[in-house]
Amino acid sequence: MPSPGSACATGSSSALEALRDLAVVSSYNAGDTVYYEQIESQYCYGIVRGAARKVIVLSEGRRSIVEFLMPGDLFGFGSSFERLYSVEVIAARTAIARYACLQIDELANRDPLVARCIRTSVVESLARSQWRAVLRGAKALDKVSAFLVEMGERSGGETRDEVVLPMSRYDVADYLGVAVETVSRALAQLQHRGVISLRGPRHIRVVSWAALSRGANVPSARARKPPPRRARIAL
Amino acid sequence: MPSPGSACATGSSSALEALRDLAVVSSYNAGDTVYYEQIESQYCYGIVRGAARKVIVLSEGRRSIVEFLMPGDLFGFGSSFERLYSVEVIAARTAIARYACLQIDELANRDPLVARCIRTSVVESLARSQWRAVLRGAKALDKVSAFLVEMGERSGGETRDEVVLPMSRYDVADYLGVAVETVSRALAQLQHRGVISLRGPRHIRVVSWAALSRGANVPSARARKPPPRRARIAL
DNA sequence: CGTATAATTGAAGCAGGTCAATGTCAGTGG
DNA sequence: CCACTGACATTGACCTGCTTCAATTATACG
Repeated sequence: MPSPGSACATGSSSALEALRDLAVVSSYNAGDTVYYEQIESQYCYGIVRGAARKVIVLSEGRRSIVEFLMPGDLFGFGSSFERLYSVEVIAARTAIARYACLQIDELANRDPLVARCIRTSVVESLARSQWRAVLRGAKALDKVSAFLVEMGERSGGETRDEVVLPMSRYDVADYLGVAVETVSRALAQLQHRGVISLRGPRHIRVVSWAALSRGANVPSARARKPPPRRARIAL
Repeated sequence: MPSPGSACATGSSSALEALRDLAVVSSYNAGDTVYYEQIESQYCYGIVRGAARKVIVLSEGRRSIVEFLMPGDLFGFGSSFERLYSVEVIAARTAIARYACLQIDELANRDPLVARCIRTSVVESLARSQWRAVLRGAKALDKVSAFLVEMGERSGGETRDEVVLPMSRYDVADYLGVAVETVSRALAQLQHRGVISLRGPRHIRVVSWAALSRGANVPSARARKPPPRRARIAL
């Protein structure tokens, strides 16, 4: 299947401009909640700048982070399950666009290009989610390695070797399904092995992407051709 | 957001009939491979009858099952990651429809209803995948409980209390990211607690769905309003 | 500058992985 | 018809890696 999406990045279509016109962009600070679980809503959203986490708190008190949302990601636009989760802003000065679902839907029905953009965004989200499913069975060190690789790809943009994590260790732990201490120890061990270098708690210098990917058991295809970069809607 | 998809089930649209006309349905036996990882392909697929597994084998030899595919599920139609996985048939007498991606894409561009059906299918797949992500941090017993609930919803159709698993314990283990022995022990314990009753290795009678769901930490919303049932394309 | 939160590190217990043995069943061939 | 084979399944015993608990240090923010 030919990689679509590139059409999304080039915002030259009049329809995509129409999409942009539908957006209401708001500013948030770290800790703000975009929406609470279970709340019915007619809106869907897209991250413009900053970062957020999609969160669920289970009956027993355990917290689980379903995904981190980065610039270009769409969310809140599907299925009844979707609203089981809360979305909370992580980074300061985060900008999030809000769309009316009905308008989006109507626009999608009118313009195949928009429909395709949404499809692409969801498919990518699915691909990421399924890839993480692969890591279910992995050891903690490999999970953390894989996480760093993912963050490098998503936030870094360029293949620079400095990865800045917008989220806390607790967030990472709840994302990977391990204890905070385990995350800490894994990072310490990676540093001890010379794979990474911690310049600060959330500022990581990757010495060897190869070693990271090896630990993450990243299949070669993914390691070589990293992302269908920013195939999501550019807002 | 209003639950779409019901439109998909009612195959009264001429466009959906056109979709059906694009399909080439083939028959498979257990163990057959629909496609191998890494193979480029211009086709996407839909399960008509039976069951399959989407599989990846990692460098270390560990095998991971990304998802089980049941009647109505679409697969193979997106993103370059998709083709990292193989799809293998589980059940005997499995029928799978094959579509040409380009034709599907063109049809989707022409008919918003078709586009929406695909979008819905992917969104549902995403919802399931993300829900499983929630189970990352759960204990083995809860994972198995959640698995049984999922299978009850997806294969059962009716809320009958007999769940027939089309897959082996090994498949379940690789799906949940635990050892085969752990799956076996969890099932034994559930039976010992009187929650289920094993009529045969793959034939489970559920005595108490409530107890199962409780163990699975299923949020009440999901427990009450189980599935946007069969919202996928009915072939 | 001081307090709350985040992060790291150590020590101990246990859930689940690993290894090994046994049981069950379907298919195959003598 | 029965022995043989190989895949699947269950159960027990042991051991490892992760969680948990606890204490200390670092970082961010008023």
